Formats: sequence, C-alpha cells, structure tokens
Amino acid sequence: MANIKDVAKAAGVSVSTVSRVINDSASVVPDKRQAVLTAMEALQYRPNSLARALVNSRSDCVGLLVGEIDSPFFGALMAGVHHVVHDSGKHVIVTAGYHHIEKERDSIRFLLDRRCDALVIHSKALPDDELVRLLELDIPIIIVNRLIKGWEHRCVYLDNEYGAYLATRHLLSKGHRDIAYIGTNIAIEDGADRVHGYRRALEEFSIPFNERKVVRTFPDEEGGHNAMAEVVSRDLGVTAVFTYNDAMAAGAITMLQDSGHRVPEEISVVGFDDVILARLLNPRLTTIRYPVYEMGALAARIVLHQLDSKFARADQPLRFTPRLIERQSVRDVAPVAV
Amino acid sequence: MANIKDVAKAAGVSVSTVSRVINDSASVVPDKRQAVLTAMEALQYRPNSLARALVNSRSDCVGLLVGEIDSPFFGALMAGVHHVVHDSGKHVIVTAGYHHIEKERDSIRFLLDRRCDALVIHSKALPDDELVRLLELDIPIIIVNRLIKGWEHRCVYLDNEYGAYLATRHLLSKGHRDIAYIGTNIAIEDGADRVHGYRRALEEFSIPFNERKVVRTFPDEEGGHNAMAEVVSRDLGVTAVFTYNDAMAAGAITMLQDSGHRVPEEISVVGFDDVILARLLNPRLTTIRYPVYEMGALAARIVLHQLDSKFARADQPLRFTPRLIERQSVRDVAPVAV
DNA sequence: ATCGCATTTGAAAACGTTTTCAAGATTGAA
DNA sequence: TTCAATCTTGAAAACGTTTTCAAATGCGAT
Repeated sequence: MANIKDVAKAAGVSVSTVSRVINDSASVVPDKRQAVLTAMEALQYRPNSLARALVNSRSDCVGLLVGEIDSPFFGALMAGVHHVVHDSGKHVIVTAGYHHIEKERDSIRFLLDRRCDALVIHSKALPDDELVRLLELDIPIIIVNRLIKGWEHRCVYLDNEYGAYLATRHLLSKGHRDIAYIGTNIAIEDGADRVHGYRRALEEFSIPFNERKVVRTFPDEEGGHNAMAEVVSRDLGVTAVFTYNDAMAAGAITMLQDSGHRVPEEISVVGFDDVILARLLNPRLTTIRYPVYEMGALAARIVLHQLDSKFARADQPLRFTPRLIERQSVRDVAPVAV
Repeated sequence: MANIKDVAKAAGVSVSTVSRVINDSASVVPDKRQAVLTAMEALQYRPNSLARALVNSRSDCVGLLVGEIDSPFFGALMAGVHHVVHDSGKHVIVTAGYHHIEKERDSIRFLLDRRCDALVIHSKALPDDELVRLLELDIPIIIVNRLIKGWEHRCVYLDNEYGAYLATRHLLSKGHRDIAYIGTNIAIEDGADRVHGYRRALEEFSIPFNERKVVRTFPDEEGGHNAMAEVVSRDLGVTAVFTYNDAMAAGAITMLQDSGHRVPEEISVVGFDDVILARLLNPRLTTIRYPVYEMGALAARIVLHQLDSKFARADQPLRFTPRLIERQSVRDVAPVAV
C-alpha cells in the first residue's frame, strides 16, 4: 500500500505538503495541490489511521462494551450509540463481556489499549470499585444501565424500581391479587431494584409479600420457561406473572400455552424491556418500555461532548423513566381504581 | 499514560529490554526482567497497540461489515465471527452498512484505513465489480451471504434457491396448491434465487406460476404485514404463504390474526432464516434454517487461516445447505407424496 | 532595482513501539 | 590464564503520520 512518501515523490513535493492537502491544514498553491490530489488518486492512497492516531493521540473511535453481541436489547443499545457516533464522523468499536468478569475486564483493556477516545460501558459483572477506577481515568466514560453511588453524573440509567412498580401496579389495578415474579438469578442491582418495585406495589395494595411467589433463573427464554413451570407446580393460585425481561416472558408464555393454559384468560403476563419481540408474541406482550436505544444515544452524545465541546451538549437528566406499554397479555379481572 | 520509555527509566534498563520482556522475544536476565515487571505494574503500563500495530503491520483485528447492528440475523452473524476471532486472541471491529451503497463503501474504507488484518463482508448494495476489486487486494477477505461468479472460494454462502424450493415443496406436500410468495423488494441476488426455488417446486407439481401471487415489499415485519394485507385483498384463494424471512412471516401472521384469520387453520405460513423469533411466535413458525452463526464462524476461520496458517484450516465447502424446520404454522390439508 | 512582508515550502522532530546490529559481559574448555 | 563461543544488552532505525520552525519564494511599494 502506498504511503505518504510515495505520494510526495509522485507529486514532486514534500510529505509536509501532502499532509497539508490531506487535512487542509494550511494553504498550498493550486497547482501543487492538484498534483498531490492526482498522485493520491493514481496511487489509490489512503492515510494510515494508526499512524495518524499515534501522532494526534486521537483515534476517532468510541469503545462500547455490551453484554452480548446478539440480543435485541444490546442490539438497540449498540444501534443508539452507533447512530450518534457515526453522525459525528467517528466510529465505534464494540466488544462483548458476556456478563463474565474476566471477559469484561479484557474487553475494557482492549478498548483502552486501542486508545479509544471515549468509552460507553455496560457492565454487570465488574465490581463498583473497578468501574470507579476507570471513571477516574481522564478519558470520557459513561456507564450505561447501572448506577454507581457518587458517580451519578457518569451513569445513564433507568429507574428500575419504578418500572417494576408500574408493572405490578398495573396488574393489581386490573384486579390481580396473586402475582408471581420471575426474576434473574444473577446478583445485580437492577434485579434487586425490580424486586423492590414489585414489593412496593404489593404493599400499596396491602398484599403481603410471599417469597414463594418469586423464582429466579437465568434471564433468558429458557429460564423463563423453567421458572414458569416452577411457579405452576407450586400451585399458589397465581393469576398473573411479572417477569424480569421480555425473553423470560416469552418463555413463560410458551410454557403456559404448551401445558394448556391460556394467556391471558387464565394467567396474565407482564414483561420488561419492550424489545421488538414483545409486539410479535401472541398475545402481544404488555410490558415496561426500556428506552435503551435512547439511552445509548445519550451516553454517546455525552462522551462526544466531553471529548470535544463542538458536539451538542446533553442537558437531559441521566435517569430515564420507564413507561407501561399496554398490549394484550393482561386480563382485566375486576377493575379497581389505582 | 505511561509509555515504554517511562518503564525503561523506572526499571533502569533500555527500552529494548522492556520490549523484550513484554513480548518475551529474547532472553533477559532474571533480575532485570523482574525490575521491568515491577516497573510496569507500578506505572500501570499498557503497551500502545496503535504504535505496536504500526511497526508490526499487524493490528490483530478482523473487520466485519454487517447490514444492521441490531437484528437477530446479523446478531447471529456477528456472534459467529466474534466467537472464533476471540478464541484466536484477536479482535473484531464491526461496522454497519444498512444496505446502503455509500455507507457500505465508507465502512469498508474505515476498516481498511484502520489496517484490519482481514475482512468479513456482508454487502447487499455494492456491485460485484467493486467487491472483486476488494478481493484482489492482498488481504484475506471473505464475502458472506453472496456468491460472486469466479470467486466461489472467497464466498461463504447459502443455497437460497434450494431453501425456497424446500419451503414451497413442503407446503405442496401438505396439500397446498395456492401458495403466495412474499418477497423482498430490494434487488439482490438471494431475492431472485428464492423466487426461482419457489417456481421450481411449483413446476414440479405442475402448478402454473402466477405473478399475482407474489408481492414484494421491504423485508421487515411491517413489509410482511402490508404484503399479507395485499395478498388477502387480492382474494386469490391462497391457503399458504411463504415469506422471504421470518420477520416478514411474523408481520404476515400478525396481520392475519388481527383480521380474524386463523393460522395455520385457514392460512399456513413458512418463513426463512430461523431466527430466535421463529420459536417464539404463536403458532411457532415452520421455517428454513439459515445457519448464519456457523457461516460467520466459518468465514472467520478462513480469514484467520489465510492470515496465519497456525489457525485451524477450513476444509468444509463454502456453500451451506438450508434445512426445513417443521413447527406449527403449516396445516396438513391433504397429504400427498413428495 | 530594492526592501519588507506575507505566503508557501521542506527538513526534522515527534508519537510509542519493535527489531537489527554490534558491543560488552559471561561462561567453559584448554 | 587465555580464547572462543554464547548470552545479554542498548543505540538507532524503522513504521506512517503531523507539526514546528526556519528558509525560500513571491509580491507590492518605494
């Protein structure tokens, strides 16, 4: 591959001059400029971005750590980040941590080694103090989907407690009184928050919390399926289920339908996230909207701004509020005022 | 951030020595090695991968171009590539082209500028000759999901014609005689191939091809929904539909159910791709399995091999064969021998 | 013609690595 | 003790850029 020297030689000028026309960082007389341009064209010259990044100490890359590369949830997160980063002429490097501490660590190391200008991080496995150590680095970093105490201004997160509260309250307002919660078995803050929201709604309706009505499994479709089977087998007279995410809801619905239960006639289901799947299930899933695309976009906007204030500043709060999306998976048992 | 000189100074050795212990590329006496190690630790030193890539002309990165960053199909493709590339200690840089010629071009340029060691490309928009020009570069490149004549050994692709044939034949063998095809309106080879497969199966059963039974829209859920509405409105006595992909099938099913038609009792549906969604729909979708994860993994294995023969060689053929996955969206009208 | 000033140019240093090369230190055998 | 052979080491060049700085050129006014 041709380099800048080849171009300089071909155009009969110095490398400095070539550099100047590439970046037009200074004026060059028209005929030399033209000579350089044609030489670049002829040699199919493309500047080596590594060399450029080395001297500029700017790679024009934003690093992004997600949980998995293939999942509607992270797909939306990636899309949000990609969108705004590309709009600013920069690029994204994505890595996945698979909710595994070592992989998350490696991924972040990789992004840092690559000299990304900024980072957007979704981490479930890394402990707070390790993330704080990152935040203390002097590179723009935003943590997505997690709140670290004392670092609220660097975290773009959702009010999980309120989301779970909304979902549960919705079920209660539709007359349900025996509501199971299918949660995640990975020890992570949003899991705990959602249990709190569930309990708070229950309390508001003076319904005692029953530990037997919550079962925790791996937060995917299969986990939801198994958990639902467990709930059914416990025979607690449950008329509704609230799940940690839509994938689990899908698994739960499948399990119910396969075992001859009708949804929502016999058992109502509310999910969480509102991934695309939710609209496609039958019955269409009533769920809590998690604006993950918007959150990714906001995170990206913030790091870009920190990097270079010529990018639009984000004045929005970093805390997002979930919303109930009513579809068809909840039956109205006996309406009650909220 | 500390650089190699700082480490050298701290350890009281030359940069060459530090480099040697980093890569252990030559022997260093134990006490100096230790001194270097502790200095690196103390300074939290991390080699600058850009500088390293510059001198080695090896970035240890594989570039990947996909259609969209958020879609189950490309999610699986990315996951396949990521998996094998990570296993070899290298990394992936993903870009998305959104099926748009300019964006695809830009993305590839970016990956090349970044000096990726190898590329895996999924392109729908770029013309053959432009891709050929890429393949002629002396860097390992594999094209996924597209067959370029004369370059079969560089293309990992699916037998689309056969997939469509399989789907249509399945419907025919279940007694369906009036089968609509909901196709893609983007002019791309696999679209045409699938129409051919559909026609071939029809011919085999001596059923005349009826242009009115095929409608083409944008290949997503909404497109499927609209296309299905169109098919219904044409009132052609259709008892089954085969769609270009699962998302369209989902849209079609939603449309049918919303307008009071039962699936599969009134109308049977067969999709294409077998993305995760297919298992979750109700009824579960009978579809054609597109082994995209495996194809991504194979493409990655090949470029890695070309890069450095120490990675396992791929002896498999580059052409994948689709398979029918029977689930519940097809009704048996009147069995007929295949 | 000459002077001064502004514009355009190229040489060289810098970015942070790896690697080559030659020199210095160490070892073992005679 | 000496010599050769082997190990270990550091200086310097290289990778492909950008940028600083000083020199060269061009221009208008005198």
